[in-house]
Amino acid sequence: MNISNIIATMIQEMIEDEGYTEIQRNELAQKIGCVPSQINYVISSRFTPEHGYIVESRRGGGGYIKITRASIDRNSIKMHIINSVGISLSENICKAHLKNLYDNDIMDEKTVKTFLSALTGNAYRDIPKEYGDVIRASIFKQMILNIL
Amino acid sequence: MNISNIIATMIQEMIEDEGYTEIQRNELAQKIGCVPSQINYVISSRFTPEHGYIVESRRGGGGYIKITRASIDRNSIKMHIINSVGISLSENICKAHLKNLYDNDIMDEKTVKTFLSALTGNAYRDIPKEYGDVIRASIFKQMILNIL
DNA sequence: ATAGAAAGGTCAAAGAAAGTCAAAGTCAAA
DNA sequence: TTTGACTTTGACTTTCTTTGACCTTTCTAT
Repeated sequence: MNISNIIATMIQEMIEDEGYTEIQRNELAQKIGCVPSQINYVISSRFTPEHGYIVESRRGGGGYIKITRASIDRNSIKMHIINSVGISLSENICKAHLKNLYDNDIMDEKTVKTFLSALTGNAYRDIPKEYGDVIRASIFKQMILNIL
Repeated sequence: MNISNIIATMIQEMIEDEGYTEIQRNELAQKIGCVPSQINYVISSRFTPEHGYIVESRRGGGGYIKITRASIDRNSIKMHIINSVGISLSENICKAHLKNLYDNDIMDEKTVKTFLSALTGNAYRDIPKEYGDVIRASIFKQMILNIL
């Protein structure tokens, strides 16, 4: 068993109670006996949106990292979509996903409009395409997770 | 919990009643057990116009700091926000805008969550900050226009 | 008018967390 | 036995907070 797995298990246990946990990165690292940045590694490798988690944090005095499990009850469709989107997502593929969701009555018209506002348009054309598609993928997944 | 958060909470509670509060800086600092200038720090980091507050003060004998929650009319605040967002928008300023909209009953909780999903999180941290903040500004404005 | 007292204001340095990144290590599969 | 994915580590960065020395404005008593 490597340290990262141990950390991940600990965090999972902490989340169990309330569906979320707030940790002090340095404190936890010290307790476990690893460098603080390993906590980041564990979070970014195991508590991603793909895994169904939302992570928020704050630096400075009284800083913290908050990890929340997104409630799964609603459907695995979400996860399915998220997993089918890779690291990059073009505007057209994105629209295709949304059309699909709409056609299958998974997403209403207003929500589609919301998604389109955030995921298409000039915003993405003003920056290099390789960044645009990457950030679109990321935002799309985040939105699916939080809103759908 | 750090001291600044505690101070901020206290001030918020004081404002709750009448929509404003008038404090004596030194007295409050003494009561809390911090240096007076920390009150200024809290005010300038958490009670800014962006957060929806107006701050007035007076020096000298009988001096005071008055903090008022501003409730401005819906449409102009929308336009004001769009106009005040330039070509670039950091995550924190963005959150402040959303909090402001929420506090003024212009945006409901679900919509705030929608905006947050699209405008914060790792999506923006995976690309260079100069692009992230630019695209955030762009998407934010688009969403305000189309959704709000 | 004026001096001193009584506020509040500013700023920069030091401190406290968390974030990033790349180099080095591990280990199993091909 | 080489490769590639995953892990471990630590130096450096960024963000937010705390503190204190010094500044400016306003009031009040003379």
